[in-house]
Amino acid sequence: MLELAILGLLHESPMHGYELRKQLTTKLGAFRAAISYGSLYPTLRRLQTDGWITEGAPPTGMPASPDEVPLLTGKRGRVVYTITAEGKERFQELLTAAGPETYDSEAGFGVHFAFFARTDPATRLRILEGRRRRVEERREGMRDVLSRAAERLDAYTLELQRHGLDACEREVRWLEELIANERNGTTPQPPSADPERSS
Amino acid sequence: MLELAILGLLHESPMHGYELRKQLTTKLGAFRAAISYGSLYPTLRRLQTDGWITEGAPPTGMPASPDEVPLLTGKRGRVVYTITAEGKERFQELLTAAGPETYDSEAGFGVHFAFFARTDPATRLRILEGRRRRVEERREGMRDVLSRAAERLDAYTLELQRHGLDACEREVRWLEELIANERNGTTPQPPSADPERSS
DNA sequence: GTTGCGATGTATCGGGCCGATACATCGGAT
DNA sequence: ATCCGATGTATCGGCCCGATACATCGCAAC
Repeated sequence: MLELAILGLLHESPMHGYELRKQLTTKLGAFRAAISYGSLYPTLRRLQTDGWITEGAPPTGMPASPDEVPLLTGKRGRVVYTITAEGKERFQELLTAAGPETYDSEAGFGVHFAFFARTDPATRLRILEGRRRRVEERREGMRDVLSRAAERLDAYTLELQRHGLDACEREVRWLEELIANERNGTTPQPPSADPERSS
Repeated sequence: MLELAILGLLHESPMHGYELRKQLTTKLGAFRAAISYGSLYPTLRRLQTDGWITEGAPPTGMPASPDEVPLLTGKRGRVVYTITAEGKERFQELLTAAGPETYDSEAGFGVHFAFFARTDPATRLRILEGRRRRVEERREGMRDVLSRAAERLDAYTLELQRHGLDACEREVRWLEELIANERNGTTPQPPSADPERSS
């Protein structure tokens, strides 16, 4: 999960940990809150021993003059991570793997979705449909609770179920739209074809 | 988190692990997916060593005849957990504690909210407002991403942000309503003055 | 110039929770 | 009697988090 996200970001450009965390937080902020260093650094280490990434800038110049380091990416103490060729392969592999863990957790789905632009259409469709199925299951569960046990529960629990149900219905509709677009060959294209777009 | 949820459920009636899990899943299903046994049983053990719960039925009869056990709650092999007096105190303590971890995670908030009926009004308000602040922060972050970097991101990432933003705005509105109700002294009252109770 | 200090940045540690897995028991079908 | 799936308890390895500890840098006060 974190592995996929990190490889995806380093695929775009080399980065040090702090910057990585910042980008992760904004790019994936829609589904998960923030990435902790307590998971980031160990994962970076693991990726390194697995050979998917390396410390240090890529072979793009980099004269290695210890006191003439670039201002933004190589200061003393900073560790810049760069993806390797194997890492890029691994990234593609993870992108298309997309097992059940992809649909189950918000975070897993969010990460995969964030890299949809680099995922092949068949996999995109598979993930969207898998996700839809899970959310539909959750939705049905809540509907049952609301219809069958409405009188046993206190008003707060009831309201919680109602809110959750609403969120699920909304997500299903969102997914339906995305799936329809995928089937049309229309990529995502949300900004246009939208009735209201005042400013 | 799990501790609070378990104590809350056992506060209503003694249960064995399987049943506990089922109830947890339905009651908290709105915010978190399901509880794993891999976290349930260790937590039960911990609660036991801490003295908040005990194995075995409460002192309600229970003649301890080994082959005349009740049908639904004491079969051989089953372990029924019962909350202790100290456990009830602990439950109240956790209910009112409600630190930042309550607002930050979906799960944490969901659990606390699920027991709002047994939470005092001041704490309810504090939790709702804390949660609102967090969601607003997330919302602002996504707004920034959408307005400032709209052209740098691919359509999928953009769509993800848009969906996340929408969800945040919705949750804030929901929280506003709940807060207003709390301030009015109106409890939750979502079913809109439901005076009838037909079956 | 050196001393103090907040911001930047790297790293670890303990613990909670999860998914997978392994058993033990029960009830019913053959 | 015996097999087998449903019920139910329990553990293990691993991911991820929050808290915490350090180093270093820029800068301001003296």
